[in-house]
Amino acid sequence: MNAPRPHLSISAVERDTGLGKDTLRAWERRYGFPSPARDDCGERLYPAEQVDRLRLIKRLIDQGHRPGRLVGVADADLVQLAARGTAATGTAASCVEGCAAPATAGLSDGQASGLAPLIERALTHIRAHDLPALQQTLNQALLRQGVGRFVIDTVGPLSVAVGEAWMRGEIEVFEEHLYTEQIKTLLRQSLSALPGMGAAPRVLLTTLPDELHTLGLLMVQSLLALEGATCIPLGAQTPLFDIRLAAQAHAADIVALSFSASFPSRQVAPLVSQLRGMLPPHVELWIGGGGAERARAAVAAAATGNASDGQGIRILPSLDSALQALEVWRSARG
Amino acid sequence: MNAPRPHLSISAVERDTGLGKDTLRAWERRYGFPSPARDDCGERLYPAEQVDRLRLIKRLIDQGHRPGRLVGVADADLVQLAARGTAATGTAASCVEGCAAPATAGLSDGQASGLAPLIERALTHIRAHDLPALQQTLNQALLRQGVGRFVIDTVGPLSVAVGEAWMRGEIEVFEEHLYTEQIKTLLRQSLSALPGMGAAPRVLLTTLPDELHTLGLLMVQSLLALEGATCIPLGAQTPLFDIRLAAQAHAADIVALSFSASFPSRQVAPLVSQLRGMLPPHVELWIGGGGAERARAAVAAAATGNASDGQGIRILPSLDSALQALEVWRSARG
DNA sequence: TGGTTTGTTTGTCATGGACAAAACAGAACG
DNA sequence: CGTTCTGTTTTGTCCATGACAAACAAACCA
Repeated sequence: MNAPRPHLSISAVERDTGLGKDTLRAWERRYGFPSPARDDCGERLYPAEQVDRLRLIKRLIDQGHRPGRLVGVADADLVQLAARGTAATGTAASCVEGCAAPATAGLSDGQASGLAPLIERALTHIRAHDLPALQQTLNQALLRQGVGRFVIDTVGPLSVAVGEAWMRGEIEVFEEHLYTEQIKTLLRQSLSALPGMGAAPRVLLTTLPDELHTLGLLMVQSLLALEGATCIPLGAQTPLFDIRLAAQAHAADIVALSFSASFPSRQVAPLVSQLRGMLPPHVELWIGGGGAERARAAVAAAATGNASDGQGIRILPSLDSALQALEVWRSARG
Repeated sequence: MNAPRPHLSISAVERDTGLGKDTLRAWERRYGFPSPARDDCGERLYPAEQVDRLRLIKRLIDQGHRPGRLVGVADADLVQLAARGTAATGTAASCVEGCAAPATAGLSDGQASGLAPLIERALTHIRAHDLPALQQTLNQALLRQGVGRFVIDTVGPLSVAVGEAWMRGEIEVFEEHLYTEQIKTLLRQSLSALPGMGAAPRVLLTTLPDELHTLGLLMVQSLLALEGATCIPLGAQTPLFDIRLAAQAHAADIVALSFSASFPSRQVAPLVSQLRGMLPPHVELWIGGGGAERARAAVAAAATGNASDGQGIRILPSLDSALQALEVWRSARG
């Protein structure tokens, strides 16, 4: 008994897909897709299936594909492409590390059933909407592995697996949402049990405006707090200028940002550079998340600008690397 | 030593103010404000002060003022206007209840120092960036008052007070962020300590795409969970269609949505109506938050459509009313 | 093989016109 | 005096088209 899925206006599609109005109109003009119907006033009405397709395409673009190549592809092939993982075409390979979460590197193949049994089990519970079972499974894993390993070996890969399952159409958005909420709750919970406050680097964690995903941030916070660092979480969407103010006010040693793969790619490097310029030189800038690699250009810019290498910007391609960075920081200072 | 605050592009302004590109251009055309400079390519560059003004104006509009009246007003008067609170002009009064948080009604004047001492103290700590003190104050209040009263009497009014202080320029965005994070942590923490699961209504909590504020949702969740209700939190930004799926999958009795004052007003009623139409009739729809009043039109529409009163849509103008709604629901059923 | 140059692709911005829904103001009416 | 009903203004959003710079791919040369 499927509801008849009504058509969407252009602004609704913008919300649901993350593709701007201008982009949607440009694609229509150039590629002939999407090809929305029109209402009485001549305004676009996008059929639901086209919106689904747009969502999928958006996700593929975030992985390094390009629109021109995708619009012509048949739906089936598109799904298959999505299942395969990150695009391997040309230079886009630079994005690979950024998209895959840390520990996944060990698992050669994301979609074969070679996943860790724990992750398999969690996925099953998610699909079955069995909240209690999911909670129990995760809680058990947390207790068995400890926070550190749990974050690195379980949460990371599981999040990737969920994302990939979504791409394959095996998991609905709301299931992903629910999973995310559960993990957040769990991490916050164990976080609040930590001794808290005190030691060495004071880390300010946040995302820039337009970036809503804070799960990665929370994972890093868990790891750092576990090592005794003092974390100051600002939540999502802190304007650049306020980050500078906050860093000053809280005497932060490090500002940690997270960029997801869906963050507008073009803006990453400029924004990071700008922020770098605004912060006091002794404050380090750590960049993580699926879109972190895109900040490479900013590192280069900062390097030339300061006549020194990678001056104060550090890209964290994995969760492990956050811990390494922490070690480095500590050994470099008192 | 203020940094020279660079100019912003139109998309940056859109992000920072919440005003759409089209709107920004339309205002410029019609009112002559903002009046951005242009770069070499003819693209708009907004000076920082104009962006500040835009932010303020946006907030005033969310409170019921109208752009045409505001653009001409001097900056000082604007701030004064902001400090005074909600617009009292004409019919806009209907918005009053929606913007003010529950318990504030008792406090006749938000800006006079007539605030509860507890709230005064918390505000002081926020302004001083004294995280430990803030945590301690809040924790103490939580323990003394219990979750229920803490949420209704402290968190609600305090959040309003923080918002108003921001309007008066007494509090920075990042301070508001930090405060919000702290409260969220606290609530989640006490939430995780609740027996959990089980009793009567199964409530699905989320916001629609474009609505990021989940604090209100968390407050309601705390209250409902305290009364034994089963809460299923989906976090923010669940697409309409997925809400329907989730409601089915989790056999929800109630779907609770939250709209902040900054949610695009025009969309509230249509969206709520649409969702109402998609959900099974026996599932109730509860609407809360600063922008909830705007859903009144949807209630009316649902009423005429169903030839029955307020069919299945309930607007919660305050936190208390959530508890009342719960009672009503329970006494109406088994 | 590695670096540079030359087309292409692609997102975003600008202009100017249009329109419908909402907000308002004022008249008419009970 | 308060309410309901109009006509008018305000306001956000949409449309079409054109333009351009940055990112990319591919051909090219050393």
